[in-house]
Amino acid sequence: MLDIQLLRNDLDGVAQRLAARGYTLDTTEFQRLEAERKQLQTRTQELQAKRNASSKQIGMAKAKGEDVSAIMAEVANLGTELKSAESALEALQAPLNTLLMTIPNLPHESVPAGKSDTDNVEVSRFGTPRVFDFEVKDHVDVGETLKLLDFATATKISSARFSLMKGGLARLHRALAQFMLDTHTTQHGYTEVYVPYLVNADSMRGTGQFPKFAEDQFGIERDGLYLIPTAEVPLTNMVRDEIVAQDSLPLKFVAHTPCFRREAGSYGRDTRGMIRQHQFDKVELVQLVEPEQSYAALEALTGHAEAILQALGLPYRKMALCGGDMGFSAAKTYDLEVWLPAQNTYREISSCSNFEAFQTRRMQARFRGEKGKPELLHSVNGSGLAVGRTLVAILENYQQADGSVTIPAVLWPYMGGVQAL
RNA sequence: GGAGAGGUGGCAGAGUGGUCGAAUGCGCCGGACUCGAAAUCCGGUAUGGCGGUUUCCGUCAUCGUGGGUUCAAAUCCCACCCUCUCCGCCA
Repeated sequence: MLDIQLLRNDLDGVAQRLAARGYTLDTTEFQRLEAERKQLQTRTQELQAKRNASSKQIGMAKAKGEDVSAIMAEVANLGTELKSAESALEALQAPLNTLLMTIPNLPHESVPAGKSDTDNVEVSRFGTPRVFDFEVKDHVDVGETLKLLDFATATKISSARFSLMKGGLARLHRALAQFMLDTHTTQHGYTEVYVPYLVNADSMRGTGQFPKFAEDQFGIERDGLYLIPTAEVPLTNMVRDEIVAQDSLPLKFVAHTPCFRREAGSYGRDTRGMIRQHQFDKVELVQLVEPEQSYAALEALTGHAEAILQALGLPYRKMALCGGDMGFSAAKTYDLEVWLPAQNTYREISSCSNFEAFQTRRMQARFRGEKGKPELLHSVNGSGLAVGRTLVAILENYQQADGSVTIPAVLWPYMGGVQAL
């Protein structure tokens, strides 16, 4: 959510910056709603003040045993007038709020211009894609040949876009998550957190999934709970409605969770394999920092995700997303894209973003600084990494001519010494 | 799932219709005393919105959440949520 003051004071400037990410702000509608709101709110509050004063008088008069019928008569009509003013204000505030909640974040000045992923800018590159002297298989063929990956059974048990892993592959999947968690907690200073996988609507609103992306979420209607699409939701909402002490900052949390997404609107995309699933595991990094620190934190956090790819020896590139390709809540995003030989291309494996105060304003997540007044925190997060896609990358990049897959050395301790599948 | 108790400021805790955004204590901030500190004393100390003559003033809202009754609700009524205790069940 943007600062409504900013919209009031510099509407055209905001509209211009939003245009950079391909969003057209209806300034006329906003101004109309705002003008009406101001008029209605002033009117309502005047009536409330009048009522409060009269009620107070009645109270004082009664205490002294005086006759109150004169004042009572005076306030008699106030009630209906006030009620209609209040309901009119409420009726107006709903669309204004919805509008406000559905306006995306302003892109940072360093964000490249552009409309789609083809306009993203490569920032850096690590590793060299391996040259194969045999025909590479994709991860589905690698895994199914080894009899360790079974989509047919997953579909029977559940439905499409679910997967089932067995034996060494299931263990490798677990090993990857363990390795990531250990690295972030021991090397990068994150606190490991175990979180609920079902969260309430307030939490979904806090991080920006609601109201705009409600149809992308799995929900349990009768309980009003929703499956998390990422651990970002529970981790960031830890500070919702909190005022944290400045000396506790920065807060750095890491969690390994399953993530659930409907993938609405992605019909036909990545239907084969584990790339796009309704359920996948992810290790998520979240930082809550002072505003001046958030861009440094974004750089650091992206580096923490890169460290995993480097340790696993997976070639990747770091992309600065252009305005048109960024997510709704982000002010700036780096995507890390891992090399997938079977697709002969780089695919997203981590997305690291600075949200500035966009999420924390919705959540009222603040800290008390030198000014004495509570100030909004900035939130930064990123995948460190998507476990399923990391597994895909290992199966494809480390496949051998005989159909086996060698395992990167850093994972051996987590594999009980097993060095190949 | 059954029975009971309860949700009030940073924390503890009073308040059962009227100058109550809310006593008191703790904590925190400032000051006095002191060579300094402790103790003591004095003062201050919620958040959000709106308006303005914008280091301040005015006003509105907020006592778990949402409705209702009333001129007036922390207080009364209804629904829901949550916490605690006991019983049952359970990984």
